[in-house]
Amino acid sequence: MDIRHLKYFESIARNKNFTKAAEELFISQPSLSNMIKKMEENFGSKLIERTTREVILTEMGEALYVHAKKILGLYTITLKEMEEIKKIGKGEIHIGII
Amino acid sequence: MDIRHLKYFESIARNKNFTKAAEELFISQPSLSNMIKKMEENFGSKLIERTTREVILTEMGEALYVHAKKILGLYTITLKEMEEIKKIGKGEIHIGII
DNA sequence: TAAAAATACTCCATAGGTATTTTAT
DNA sequence: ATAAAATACCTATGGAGTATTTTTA
Repeated sequence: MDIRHLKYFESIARNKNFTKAAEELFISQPSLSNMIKKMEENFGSKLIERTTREVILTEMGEALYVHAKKILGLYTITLKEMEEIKKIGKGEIHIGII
Repeated sequence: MDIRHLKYFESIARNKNFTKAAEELFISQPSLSNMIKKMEENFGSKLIERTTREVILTEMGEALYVHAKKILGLYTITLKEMEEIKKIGKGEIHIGII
């Protein structure tokens, strides 16, 4: 499972629409469709019920959505924190002398 | 970033040894070495200082380690919860009648 | 000098694309 | 009839492997 996949799923769940999500994510609709299909194969069950008018999360989909948001939040914080360290610390050990 | 990569990094950080981690993860030592190299390229800086005797995390590595553990924990919970739903709910809506 | 990590390749799986078809309202 | 998702196919990237070399305590 790639964190990118969680982003994809979150975008669909939020937009309730594959095409809109694909635009938001800057990937093609078929690629997004395939990604979700593969996620569903990996999890061994449907995450999303789709018709041409509606996109509805299954019970498992809802569970994943809740957790995906948390994981994505944590990952964003991680990146931000690492970026801070890169700017300030540059990965080196700093010994302060007053 | 794949969650698998966080697992790899976590294993190295915990074992303080690439070879041991590779064994634990059931992948080859060179593959693991390459994965970390690519992670470091993606983050744009070293995560681990390695000599033949020591594996030491950089400041960024330490930050990633802390967060990786949290994310991996969350992901494990996610999988467990989804497995529960699959067993019980089978993705369908259940209405209880007493 | 010996144990551990890095490098150099090879191979295959899969993420992503474009073109098109199917489906449901 | 139309808008949205699915399917079919192709390509390229990169994850994983084996064999080997480099490094440092």
